[in-house]
This record gives sequence, structure tokens and C-alpha cells, in this order.
Amino acid sequence: MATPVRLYDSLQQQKVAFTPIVPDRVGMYLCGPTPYAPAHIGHAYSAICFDLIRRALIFLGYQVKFVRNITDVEDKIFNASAAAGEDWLTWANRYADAYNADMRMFGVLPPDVEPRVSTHIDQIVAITQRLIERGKAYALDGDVYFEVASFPPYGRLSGQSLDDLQAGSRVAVDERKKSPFDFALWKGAKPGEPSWPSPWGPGRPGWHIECSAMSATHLGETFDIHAGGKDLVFPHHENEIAQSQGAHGDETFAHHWMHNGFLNFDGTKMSKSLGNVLGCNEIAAAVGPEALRFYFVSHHYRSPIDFEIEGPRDADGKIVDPRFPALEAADRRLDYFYATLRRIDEFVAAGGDGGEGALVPEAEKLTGEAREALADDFNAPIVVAALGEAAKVANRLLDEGKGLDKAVRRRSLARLGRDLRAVGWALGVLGDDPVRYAHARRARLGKRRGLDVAQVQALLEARAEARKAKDFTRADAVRGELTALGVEILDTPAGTDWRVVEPAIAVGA
RNA sequence: GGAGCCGUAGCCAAGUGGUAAGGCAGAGGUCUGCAAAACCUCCAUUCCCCGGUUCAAAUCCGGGCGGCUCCUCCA
Repeated sequence: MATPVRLYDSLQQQKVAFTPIVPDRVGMYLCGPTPYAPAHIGHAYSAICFDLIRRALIFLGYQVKFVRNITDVEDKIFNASAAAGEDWLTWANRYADAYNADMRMFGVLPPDVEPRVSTHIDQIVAITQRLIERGKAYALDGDVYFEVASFPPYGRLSGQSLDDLQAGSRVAVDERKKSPFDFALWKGAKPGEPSWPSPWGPGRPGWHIECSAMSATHLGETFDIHAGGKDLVFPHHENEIAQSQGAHGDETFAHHWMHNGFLNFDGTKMSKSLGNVLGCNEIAAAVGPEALRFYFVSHHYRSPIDFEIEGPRDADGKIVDPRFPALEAADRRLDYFYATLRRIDEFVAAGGDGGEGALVPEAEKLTGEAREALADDFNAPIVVAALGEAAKVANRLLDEGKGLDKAVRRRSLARLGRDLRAVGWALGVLGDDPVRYAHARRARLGKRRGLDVAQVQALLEARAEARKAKDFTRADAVRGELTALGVEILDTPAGTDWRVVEPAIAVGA
């Protein structure tokens, strides 16, 4: 049986007990991207937050069906592809593929179903028709609008009344509509835009209806969890509720709503107009994709997350060669975990896992602690702390073996290695091979430093010779040269290993 | 104008009624030819401020102050 979970439900605005519709199974829908440009780290944050929740549910024993859509019929796609003189669907597909490649890089599991608007037009037309039949929508000059007044609970999710919205409206009012808040389910075709036939003439879906249609198609009219970025609460999710319940009944649709916090830069939201949008690749090249993931899961998914950017500034105050201190710290911490795993692996490989039997008590705590923390609204930061404790125990066992039964020590370390990986999986980290990770990290940092590996090797050999000859003055001098290059020496009984450290951050005025 | 979030050590960050997790940085130590790594010890009588409720509050309530967001496309 799966571990009972408490989660924060944005509709009820409190932590509630999660009761799946079918025991031990979860149907989950996440609003996916509109692929018209390369993905930025805001996309990654949302995807990673809910990938974490999905993995945590699986870790806790649930069978999860995870649906994440691709909104491939949308103005932004039409505009961008038209400007480039390319077919809109080809354009959307290319960016959808790029999005998926980026998310894979960040350890996001592919969705079980990835529905696209372009292949669900029939379902969208059907649900629109049903809304008209039920008196919740009206056709108007080839468009179809949802009539907000027909759905009294409107505004419940975002905690606003229609009156409040009316008062502060900044929307350009379309006079034909019955209410300014009525929104389009179907938009009549405009010249040069793709369109599909419908009972109201050729046209295409409005923005919100696709999620109502696709969630019902793949998860049913009623399902467990609907998730998305906090920014989607209004109007997108509000409208989804109105459409779905309008079409299928008041008790239908998502049992729980979950929203992740915003991603900010130096305290301000990321937005294209501010020019502070950061691409996925830029981050991956700087600190490695897993460090970004580790940084994200070190924060609770509902908290806003802030990026610091530092670096020398040019005359206009714009940062050149941006650095991300927090992400670099995450990268170093990740390196600690992988180094610990590597030590464990080598120890177990050399002498076995000790077979069955008793363990040191600290070596069997991790999984239980992780389960408890994840079951309480997916508290990943607590899990990260528990991982740290487990790694510390492992390093201690590796350093100090005396006074301890040999088999107990081996078993404990083998267990810690397994549990670190199992719990790491739940967070989407520590899945790489430690040796490969170390090499990739060294290569990445070496590249950033412009390191000449042959030169490093030569210096390492020179130092080894000097040490062999007990010429420690010379050995230390060579190490000084290496340090200046950013190379850190790690002497071990097995030989000398090395790694690259990040350069100090120069903060410009 | 309406709605909401947030404010915990030098920094990052959990905790949301029972007496402040964890990480980074810092100090000391073990180990080491010396280092690095790893490990050990120390590092918030206190959670923006002021009132209130309570046996008990960082956590609940009221009032301030400060920061952010949504109401328009946005992950």
C-alpha cells in the first residue's frame, strides 16, 4: 500500500489529506509549454517541480499516470513561424522536441501521455458543442464564447469575485460579448492562419479549452491532481474549471490543484521585457544541468525561488560573463555527493557488500526520513538534508573502520550507496555514474577556465617525481602553479586525483 | 482599485502551536611530508516591528513596516 500523502491544495488553500480516486493510483495533469522559442529556466522550474512530485508519488508507492500537454496551436507559434517563413506545425514540433531534450537533460521523466492540441481538435469541438448545449457558451460571428455568468463559482480558485475583476480590468473590452470576462472557446479563422472545420465555421481553439478537452480524454472527466505554474491560476486554470465543470458537472474535474512558486532574478520576476530570461543551455554549460535541478529541489516547490547573478559589469551596468553563485554552490554540493558515492562504490567493489545482517543504525534511516518528508507536501529540502546526513555517515564509515565489525561496515556502506541512489531518484538527482560525473564536471570547468589538460598532466607528473624524490619544496612549487590554473590536488593512497575549481567571482561596480 | 504571497544567523533554506533541520561561509581540531578532500567540535535564548490569545507562538489573531506577484501573454 502506498504511503498516505498530505499536499497543499491551492483551491482549498491549505494542506489536505490526499485521497486518490482509485487507491494507490494517481492521475495527474500538468500544463505544458507552448513551443515557439527555446525553453528558458522558468519552463525548467515548473517541469522539475512537478517531475519531483511525480517521482515522489512513485517513490511512495503510487502508480502515476502523468499527462503533460503541448499547446501547439497558438498565436505565438503562428506569428513566429510566419515571420520566419516556415510552416507553423514544423515550427512547433521543432521547439517541442527541443523542449523535451532540455527537460530530459534536467532529469525530467517523459510524460506518460503528451497530448497536442493539433491532434485533439475533434475533442475540443465536442466539448465546445456540449457547453453550448448546456447553456454555458454562445456562438457569435464564427467565434464561441464561454459565458462566465453561467458559472457562479467562477473566481473560486484565484480568490476573486467577478466584481473585483471588473473593477480592475485592464482588458480591452470586446463589445459584442455578453460580459468582458467571457472568453473564447473557439476563434473564427483569420486569413493566413491555420483553421479547422467546425459547426461554427472554420476556426481554431481558444487558449484554455485544450486542457479541458485533453485532460478529459486522457485522465477522464474527473482525476486527481491538476498542476501548473502559479501564473496560470488566473485566468487559465480558472477558465479550465469553468469549462470542464460546465461541460461535465459540478463535481467533476481535478480533485486537487497544485501550483509551484515563481522564479525570480534578483528579486524581480523573469520576463522578456526585462531582458532577464535565461536559457536552459546557458545554465547547463555554466554549472551542469544536474546542479540546476539540485538547486531547485533544495527549495520547497511552493516557495518563490531567486536567482542571483553576479559578474563584472560593462559601462551600461549590464553584467558580462554572468555567474550564478547559488548554482555554483549547488554544483559543489552535488560533487560532494558523487564523490561519496564513488568512494562507496570503490569500497564495495573491492571487498563486497557484506551480505545480509545487521547494520549500524544511522545507515538505515535515510529511506524512512525521505518517505516521511515527501509525504508531507513533498518537502524535498528535508530530503536533501537527510541525504547530507547519510553521506556524512558513509564518509565516516569509510574513514574510520576500526572498532566496527567488518561485515557490518560493508553492509552499512552498501546499503547507504543503494539508499542514496534510491532517494536521489525520488528527487531526480544522483542518477549518473560517479566516475563519469567527475570527468564531465572536470571537463566542463576546465573548458570554462580554458585549461590545457596536457599542461596539467605534465605538472602533475613533475610533482609526482619531486614527491618521489622527497623534494617537497619543488613539489609544493608545482602545486602552486596548478592552483594558479584552478586545479586542486587530491592525494590519495591510490594516487593523485585532481579537479577544477571555479574562479573567484569578480563583482563589478 | 481588488486579490494573494513573502520577511528565520553574514548568505541560502526547512519548520506553521510544544520550546529554532540542513547547506555555504567562518573559527578550532583529527588526518596529511605539507595541502586538498573527508570527518569531529563551535557558530540564532531567537525567527521584520508592536500589541493580543494561550500553560506554551517563529508558528494563531489585530495593527504597522519592508519586498514581491496576480487582475494582460507568461512556467
